[in-house]
Amino acid sequence: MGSSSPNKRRYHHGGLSEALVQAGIDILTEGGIGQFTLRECARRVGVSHAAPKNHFPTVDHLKSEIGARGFEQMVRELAVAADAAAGQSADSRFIAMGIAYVRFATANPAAYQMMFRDQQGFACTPRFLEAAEAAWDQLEEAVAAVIGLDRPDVEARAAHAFALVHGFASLIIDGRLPPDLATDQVIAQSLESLPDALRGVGTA
Amino acid sequence: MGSSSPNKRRYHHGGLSEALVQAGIDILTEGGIGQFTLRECARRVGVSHAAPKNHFPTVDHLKSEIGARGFEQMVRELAVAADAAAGQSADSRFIAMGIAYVRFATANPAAYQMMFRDQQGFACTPRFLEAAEAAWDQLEEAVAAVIGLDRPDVEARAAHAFALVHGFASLIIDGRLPPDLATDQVIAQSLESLPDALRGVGTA
DNA sequence: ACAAAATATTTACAGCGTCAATATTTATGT
DNA sequence: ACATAAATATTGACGCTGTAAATATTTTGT
Repeated sequence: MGSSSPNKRRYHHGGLSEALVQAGIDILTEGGIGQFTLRECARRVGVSHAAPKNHFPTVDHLKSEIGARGFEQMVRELAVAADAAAGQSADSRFIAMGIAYVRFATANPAAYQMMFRDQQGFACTPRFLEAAEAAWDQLEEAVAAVIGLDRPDVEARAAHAFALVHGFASLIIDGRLPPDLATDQVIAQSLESLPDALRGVGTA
Repeated sequence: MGSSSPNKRRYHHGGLSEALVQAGIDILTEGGIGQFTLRECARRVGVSHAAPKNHFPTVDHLKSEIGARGFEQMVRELAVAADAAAGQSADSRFIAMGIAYVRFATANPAAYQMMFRDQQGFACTPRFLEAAEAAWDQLEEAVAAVIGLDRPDVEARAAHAFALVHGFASLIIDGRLPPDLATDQVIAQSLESLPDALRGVGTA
């Protein structure tokens, strides 16, 4: 023992990669995506600007890792929202998750962007892929609970629900909805019709 | 007459700003957003790297102008799609527009990104604001045609529809839907339930 | 204790957006 | 027509970025 970082006390810094991820999240939280820089992350941690190379071959790998944490936290928050609505109907629980989804995205816009854009170079970390898939699984389960467990088109219906909440999240983050719009209300109202739509009421 | 550019034949280049916009669009079409650079635009047009400054104080202003062209073309394409479905029901026309929307976005992903992201510095050109508002008006009209012209909540319903198609567009552009998913079919199916949802069937 | 592996630093490079100073062309007023 | 002002383009520089190579330092394994 005796390093700067508490848990993993090995090598020079003792957990630089984790420290870089945390510094990146801090930068994103404080200054948004425009402030995010590999060199700034290194500066915050107190290492040279080339030190990150040993842990992340490219800045996109660091971004990917930050996106992974975003997915992990989002899954946690959605689970909490679902639990909080445990007593209610499946539809209500589903709607509560949708609201929590948009709430998470708008509360952590920079992290959300790391989860969905900005890495079309696709330097996806294994952890990112796992976390993203876990989020997708959570979505599919939620959809299945609403449309019935034996439906063959869960994937397609999940994509439908995904598009709606992701659309709201993206539009709000980018400020592309009318400023006078009561966003929360609009989202809640839009989500209300979603379970029926997913079930295909009136479509056979 | 006697300049390099055909129409506006004045000053040194004779329409540099328009040429820069076109060069930018070309770069985006060919190489995507990662290749887009103010200096590369200048290079293509054959002017020095600082020449654009006289027309666009900042690279974001050029991006904004490119986004404006994106909105303008999109409005045109949606109008064409609506006309092509002129004989059908209002719902069918609306769905056709939604499909055309996603089609435009996925066919011009880089332009679409210039329309919706990447300028949170908000160096919005007047032309951008006008074009974006025209697109919004088109959306509201389409929604009004489906839910009824005298509804007070057109804006909220338009946001609902907007979120759905924008969500699909964004997810496809960023490659965030399962690769095996029959996207076109999923979108068509999701859009089918949208008119009823907008009308608030079963919600009073 | 020693060799090997892992980790950090230093230095360098090319590219970027932006700015200031300068040059050149076009437009304008008389 | 000509001088002058305005508009437009060039050159060179600055600080920033991500990345790479060479070097130094620390930790690990035996």
